[in-house]
Amino acid sequence: MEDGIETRCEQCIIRQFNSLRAMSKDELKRVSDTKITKVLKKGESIFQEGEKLNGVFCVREGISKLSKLSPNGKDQIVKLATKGQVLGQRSVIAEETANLSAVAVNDMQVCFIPKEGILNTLNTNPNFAVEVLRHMAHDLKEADDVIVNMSQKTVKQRVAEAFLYMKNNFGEDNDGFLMLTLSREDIANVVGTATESCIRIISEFKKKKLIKASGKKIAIINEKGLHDLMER
Amino acid sequence: MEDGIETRCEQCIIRQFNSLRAMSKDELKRVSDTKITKVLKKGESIFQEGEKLNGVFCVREGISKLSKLSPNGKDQIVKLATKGQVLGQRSVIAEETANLSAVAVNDMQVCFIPKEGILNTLNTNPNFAVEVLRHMAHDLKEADDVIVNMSQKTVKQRVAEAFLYMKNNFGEDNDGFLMLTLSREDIANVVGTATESCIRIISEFKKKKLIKASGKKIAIINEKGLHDLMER
DNA sequence: AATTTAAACTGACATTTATCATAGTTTTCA
DNA sequence: TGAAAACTATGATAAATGTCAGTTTAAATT
Repeated sequence: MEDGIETRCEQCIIRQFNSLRAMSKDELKRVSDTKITKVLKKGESIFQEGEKLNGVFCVREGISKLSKLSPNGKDQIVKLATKGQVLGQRSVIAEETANLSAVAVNDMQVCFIPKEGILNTLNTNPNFAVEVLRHMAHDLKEADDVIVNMSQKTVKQRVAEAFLYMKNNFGEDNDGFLMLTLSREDIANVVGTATESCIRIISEFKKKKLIKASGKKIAIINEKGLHDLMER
Repeated sequence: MEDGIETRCEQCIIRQFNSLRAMSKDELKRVSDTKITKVLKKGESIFQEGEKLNGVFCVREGISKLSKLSPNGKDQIVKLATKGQVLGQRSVIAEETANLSAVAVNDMQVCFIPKEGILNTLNTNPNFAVEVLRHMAHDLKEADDVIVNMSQKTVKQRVAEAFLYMKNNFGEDNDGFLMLTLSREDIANVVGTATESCIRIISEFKKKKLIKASGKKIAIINEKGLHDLMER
């Protein structure tokens, strides 16, 4: 059982850094030997912005929101991380305090990997470093795209995009409902708008049969409609 | 003379990658030996989004805007790059086409560094890779911060911030005018708003004696005022 | 099950921002 | 230099979005 966890944790690292061949067996073992598994309840925080991180966190189960508090008191969700993704590597690599807070959106399991192992491998294994670099280059592209969306698209377009994003990245269950269930407030914080505005747009989408809702769960009925709306 | 240019080009690489010790003399020489210097007039493009890049560009003189066209036809300026900064490294590292377009804001000189040299050093010299990684981690943090600003601040706050950014990153001349002179349209595209809205806010700032203008040139008169406004 | 609490929703209204039209101003260049 | 083009500016108006107040619904707790 514990062995199963170990294996899955190694998988995290492998997948995230896309470096099956980049990290040697020894290095991989050394890293995953030192990890600690942690269980979090919905709403609990993994780390807070401004905090000094002693390692990275690998998501084994559940979903985490990465957000930053704006001076006006609102929380902007910058990213959602799911199984297999690593949190905090940017801060560890730059040797800076965390720029974002990580909070559990639902019940989670994460494993902790001390920074020494990561930094060590980084400095001695160029292939590993290049794989991490490639991964970060991809994140940077995504961030640039989000900047363009935030500044050039309407709230309605961004809400439509958020639902499509949720479908593509977290999937849907057998009944067609989105696997990822967020509160209206969280959706608003992803989109960068007021909760009420977000609710109004969701109501409008329901009226137009673009989506349907059953309690908190949301299903996309007309994907093409949402897509067209997103691109205007 | 040509030697002066060579030296300065090496400086670009050193500064950008912050890797004086990370790249050996040999590696550095090999990279800068292969470079080609290019002169661009204001408005000319270095590369376009979607283009495949065969190397990176190092800014020797002038300033470049990095922007992306949104589906609604507007250009969002994501970054401004000045002397010593490198363009296109994200695309080269990720081996993807360019995500942004790079256009000269004023007359420029750039030198071109073929990707082979970069990728080679990256794969063989872990210190260099880690320095590049650190640099990209920093860029990613900045991008996340821009996302929060774009979604949570008003246009007025963002215009104020843009002027402070221009002062801090490009400096001012002896008369206190910002060294970087942008058209109203470019400022609007940095801030992510309509040109008319941007002009109106600039007029308001002038009335409130936060800034003054002489033709296209702008000077910050009341920095604290702008700063307070930015943070609300 | 009843009570309490939190979340989702709706309406009215204020504010912000975009759009369109138009005029003045600067820059370009033939 | 003088005409054309591009840029800056301003008003009027429409559209988008935020805020406040209140209601309804769902969830949690005892």
